[in-house]
Amino acid sequence: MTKIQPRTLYREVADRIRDLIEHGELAPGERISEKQLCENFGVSRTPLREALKVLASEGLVELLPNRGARVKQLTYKMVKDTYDLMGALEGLSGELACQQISDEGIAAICALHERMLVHYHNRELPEYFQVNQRIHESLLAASNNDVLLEMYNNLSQRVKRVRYSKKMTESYWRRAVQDHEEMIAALKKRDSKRLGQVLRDHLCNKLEVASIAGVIDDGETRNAANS
Amino acid sequence: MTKIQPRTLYREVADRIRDLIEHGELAPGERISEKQLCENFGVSRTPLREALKVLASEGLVELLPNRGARVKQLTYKMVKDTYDLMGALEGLSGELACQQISDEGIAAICALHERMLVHYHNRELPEYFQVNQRIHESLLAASNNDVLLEMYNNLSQRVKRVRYSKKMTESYWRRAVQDHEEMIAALKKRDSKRLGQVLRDHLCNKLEVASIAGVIDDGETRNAANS
DNA sequence: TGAGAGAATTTTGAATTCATAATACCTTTC
DNA sequence: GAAAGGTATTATGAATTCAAAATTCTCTCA
Repeated sequence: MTKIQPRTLYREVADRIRDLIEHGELAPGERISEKQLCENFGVSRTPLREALKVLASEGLVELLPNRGARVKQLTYKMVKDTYDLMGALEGLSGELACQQISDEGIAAICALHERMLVHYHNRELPEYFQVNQRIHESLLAASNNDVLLEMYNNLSQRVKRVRYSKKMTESYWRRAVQDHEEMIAALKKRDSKRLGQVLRDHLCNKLEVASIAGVIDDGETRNAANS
Repeated sequence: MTKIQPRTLYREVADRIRDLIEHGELAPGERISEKQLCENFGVSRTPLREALKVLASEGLVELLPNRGARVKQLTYKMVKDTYDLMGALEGLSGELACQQISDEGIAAICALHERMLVHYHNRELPEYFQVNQRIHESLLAASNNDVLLEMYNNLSQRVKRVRYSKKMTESYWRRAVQDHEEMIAALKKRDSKRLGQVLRDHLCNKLEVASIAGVIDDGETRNAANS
C-alpha cells in the first residue's frame, strides 16, 4: 500500500530525468541543457529547474551555479562507498526484520529461498538474481523502518546505472548461496545479531564492487582520497 | 579542506529555513506561507520554492501539491527509525575507520577520549557531550566515505530539532563511558568488527531514543505501523 | 441558528520576462 | 599563426505575470 503522489510537473520531469540517467540516455558527466530538455519535455524552465534541484539533492545531478547542471559522474570510489553503505543498511534491515517479522513472513522468505535454490541448481542466473533481490527486498520491508527504506532506495537509485558485468564464477556463486543458507538459518532462529552480521558481510555486495572495477574508468586512481 | 559552495539565492534560503526549523521558529506541522517567507527574506517566490523542494527531499519539509508546504512532523517512530539507522552508520564508520585511520589519527582520538574521561570524572556534562561528539565525528571522518558522511549528516539534521531531555542517570553515564573504553580498545587493536559492533550497540543511541518518548507526543501510538 | 451553495479572495503551479554571468566569436596585434 | 582583448551571443538566476486550484467569506433558505 503505497501513498499516491499527486502529480505536478516538476515531479513528472524529475521522474523522466531519473529514467534518462538510469538508462544512460543522459551520460555521466554530460552537460544538461535546460533549453533542450524543456523542448523535449514541452515544459517551461521553471519546473525543469525545480526538478534539477531535487535530483541534485538525491545525488544524481550536480549543479554548478551559473554554469549549468551535469549528470553526476560515478567514480569507482563513490560506488564502492555506496555499496559499503548499502551493506550496512542491509545488515540493519536483517536485525530489525528478525525482531518484527511474523512467522508467516519468515515462511514466505523461506519459500523464496527454496525457489532461489532451484534456480541455482538449474543454473538459471537471471531468475536467480531476481528471486535473490526479492528476498532482500522482503527483509527490507519486514524491518518496518521507513527511513531505512527511503535511504536504501536512494542509494540504490544512484548506482543503478552502473551495469557491471556480474562475473558470477562458480565458486562465488556457491559462496553466495551458502551465505543465504546462513541467513535463513539465522532468520528462523530469529537470531538478529547473526542475521545482521551475515547480511553485512554478504558476498553479494563485495562481488559487485569487485566487478565494477572493470566498468568505471575514472581519471582518478582507484585508491584516491575523496575529491 | 571543504569545497566552497558558490552562493545562490535558493541555497541561502534553504539554509535559513533549515535554521528556522532546527530552532523551532517554524514549528513541526506548521504551515509554511510562501508569501510571508518571501517577505521575511526579501526574495521572490522562485528561489523560495526551489529551496522548499530541496528541503522536501531532505525530509525536513512536506509538500502537498496545491496545498502548500509544512514542516514535517516528527513522530516517535520516525525518530526511533532514524536513530536505528544512525547506529548502523556509526557502526560502519567504525569498521571503515579501523582499516584506514593512521596511527596519528588513533592517537588523536585517544587524546579526545582522555579529555572526555576528565569531564566524566569532573561531572561536566556539557563538555562531556561535546568531546563525545567530536570522537564520533572523528571516526566518521576517518572512515573516508563521503556518501556515508552525507547520509549521516542528513539524518542528523532531521532529528536535530528534537530537544530531548537527556536523562543522563549515573548508571547510564557509566555504561556509556565503558562503551567508549571498549571502542578505544578495539580501535587501538584495529579490530574493525569489534569496533563496529560496539558502535552499533552503543548506548548513546538507545538512550536518546528512550528520552524522546517523553518529548514527542504524536497522535499515533508508539507501536503504530508506518503512516 | 445553522447548513449549504456560490462568489470573492487567496494561494499555488507554471510560463514568461528581465538582468546578469559565462561562453563563443571575432578582431587586432605581435 | 598564435595570443590577447573586446564584443556578441547564449545560458543561467531570479522576478514577475498569468492561470488554475483551494480556501474563505457571504448570502440564502430551511
